[in-house]
Amino acid sequence: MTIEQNLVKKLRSSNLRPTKQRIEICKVLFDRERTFHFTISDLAKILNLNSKNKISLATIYNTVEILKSKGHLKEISINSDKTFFDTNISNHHHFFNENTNELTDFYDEDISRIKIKKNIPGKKVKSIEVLVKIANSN
Amino acid sequence: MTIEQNLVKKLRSSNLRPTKQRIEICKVLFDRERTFHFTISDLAKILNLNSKNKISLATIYNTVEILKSKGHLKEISINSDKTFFDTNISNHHHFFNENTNELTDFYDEDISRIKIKKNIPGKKVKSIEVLVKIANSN
DNA sequence: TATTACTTTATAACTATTCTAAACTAGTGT
DNA sequence: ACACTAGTTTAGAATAGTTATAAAGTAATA
Ligand SMILES: [Mn+2]
Ligand SMILES: [Mn+2]
Ligand SMILES: [Zn+2]
Ligand SMILES: [Zn+2]
Repeated sequence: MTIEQNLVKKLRSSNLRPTKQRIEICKVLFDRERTFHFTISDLAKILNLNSKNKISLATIYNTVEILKSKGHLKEISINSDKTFFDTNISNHHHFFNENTNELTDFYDEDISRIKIKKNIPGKKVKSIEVLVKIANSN
Repeated sequence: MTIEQNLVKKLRSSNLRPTKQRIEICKVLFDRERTFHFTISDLAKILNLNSKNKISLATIYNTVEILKSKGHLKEISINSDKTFFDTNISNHHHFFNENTNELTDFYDEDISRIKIKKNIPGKKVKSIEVLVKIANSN
């Protein structure tokens, strides 16, 4: 099955019509080896380079929002200026490079087991995520 | 020493003139038992209730920003809509209540020791913070 | 092909935040 | 007390990210 067929399947399975704009966007998001962390402006920049016929900013916002709502993207808040999105929708941890503003994933196997000792009666834990801020050593 | 004298000292030690606006704001921020987590609109609301002579929104933004730059406040990103600030400037962890949007602190003693096993050559770790999202059990 | 629901788009609206520049005030020296 | 200066406050304008609107276009379905 081609990449494109896969993306069409992904869209259809979420009741989204596989329009050419959505396929373009999904190629950028999901046709890659590693997790992709991006802001809307990152994504718009990439799309406007690669694609011949430009996709409107409104569509980019719409599509990212709908992909998030269907569970294909996750929103990450690191920084108050711009929202990050993540193609890795699992519960996981991040390095944030303060020099480059880049996010990198790491997983439970890369960190000691986390156990919260504090009691929170009447509440349930939805997620536990670690943010490690890093910077160049030099 | 009165609360007010303390705040004046705090401001002066950061080369900030203890104006009546700043003292009003600092009372709200620092004259309390526990850590205060707030957004600018939270703070503005509180100030406009308590204070007879209103403080302009520009001054509230200015003051929070300058207190942050002097190391008396810390900025926290949880949510892309609004920036949170924290009177607890130490490296620490948070519960975020998804029902109420409230932040609560917890500390190293409330969590198992965190050890990052992943190598990040050429980088130094600036902070390691855990965010636990919680919600009502019901 | 006709019908309908969904999608894209340009653009307006909205909201949090920052900037501007004029009026005001606190500190300092006389 | 008065004058001077640097720092502060303020209203309002500007900016930037994001969301809403509504008209034109397109995909699915019969
Ligand atoms: Mn900020
Ligand atoms: Mn959002
Ligand atoms: Zn990630
Ligand atoms: Zn805190």
